[in-house]
Amino acid sequence: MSEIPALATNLRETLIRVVRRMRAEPGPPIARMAILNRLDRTTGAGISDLAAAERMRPQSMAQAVRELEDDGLVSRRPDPDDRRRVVIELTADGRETLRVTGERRDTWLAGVLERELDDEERRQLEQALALLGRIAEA
Amino acid sequence: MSEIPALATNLRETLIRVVRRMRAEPGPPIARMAILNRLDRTTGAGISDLAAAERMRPQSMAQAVRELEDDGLVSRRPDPDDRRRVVIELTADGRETLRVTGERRDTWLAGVLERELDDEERRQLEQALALLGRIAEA
DNA sequence: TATTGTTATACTCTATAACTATA
DNA sequence: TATAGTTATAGAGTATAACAATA
Repeated sequence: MSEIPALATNLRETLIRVVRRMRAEPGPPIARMAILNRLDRTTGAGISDLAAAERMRPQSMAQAVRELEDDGLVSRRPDPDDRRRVVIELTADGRETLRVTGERRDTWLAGVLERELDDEERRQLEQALALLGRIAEA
Repeated sequence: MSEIPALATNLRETLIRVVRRMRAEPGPPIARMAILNRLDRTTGAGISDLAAAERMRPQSMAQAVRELEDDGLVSRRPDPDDRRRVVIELTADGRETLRVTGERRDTWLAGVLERELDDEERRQLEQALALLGRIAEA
C-alpha cells in the first residue's frame, strides 16, 4: 500500500480528473443537479442547510439558488416559525428537470459503469463512495 | 448493491462534494498542482499531451500553462523535431513549489486519511482510485 | 488535410467582504 | 450577540470559436 501522503495526492488528482470528465458530458451543470437532487430528498431546507450539506459557503449557495429560481426550478417561501429563514422547494418544473434531464446527465456515466466495471468492482466502488463521503464531512 | 443509475448519481454527487472540500483548503489551486505534478513525472510533454492526460481541452491547458509560465513555475522550449510543438518543463521554482507547497496542500487530506480511515479502508480507497482512473479514461 | 498551439470570449463554480433583518 | 440570508465582487476552472503555423 502507498504511503498516506502519496495516497492523498493520488486521491486529489484522480478525483479532479473524473469530475472534469463528468462535467464534459452534455447536460445541466453538475453543481445545479446536485442541489436539485438534494432538494428532492430533503424537506424544509434553507440556504444554510443546503450549503452545509453540499460543503459550500452559504453565499455561494444563495447565488446558485437564485439562479435556479430565475430558471423556475425552485421556489422559496418564508418559514413562518423563523422569519429569518426561507424554505427552498422544487417546483414542478424542477422535478421534471431532475427526472428527465438528470437521467440524461448520468447516461454516459452509467454506461461506463456497466461496460467497464464488473459486479465486484461496482460493489467496491460503492463502498469507496461511503469512505469518500466521510472524507467530505471531515 | 444499488442499481447502476443510482450508483452513477451517487458517484457524481459524492465526488463533487469531496473536490469542493479539497479545494476549500488553503494552498495553490488544485488544477495547477495537478499540472505541476504531472510534469514532474513526465518528459517531453506538449500542450496537447498534457490536456489529454488531464482530460481537458488543449485551449484550457494552454491558458493554464501560460499562467504557470507567468509565475515562473514552468518553461517552454520548441521541439526541434516538430516545430509546431512546444515542450513544457518544470523550472527550479516549479519543482520547489511542488515540493514545499504541494505537501502543504495535501496536509489536511493526509491527516483525514490517517485519522478517519483504518488500514483496510485506505487499501479499499486506493483500489477504488484505480477504478475511478479507468472511468476518467473512458 | 490534420495536428499543434494561441488568443479572445464566455460560462460555471465558488469564495470573501459587507450588509440587513430576525432570533 | 449569533444566525439566516442577500448582494457585490473577484478569482479559479474550463469550454467554444476563430485563427496561424507546421506536418
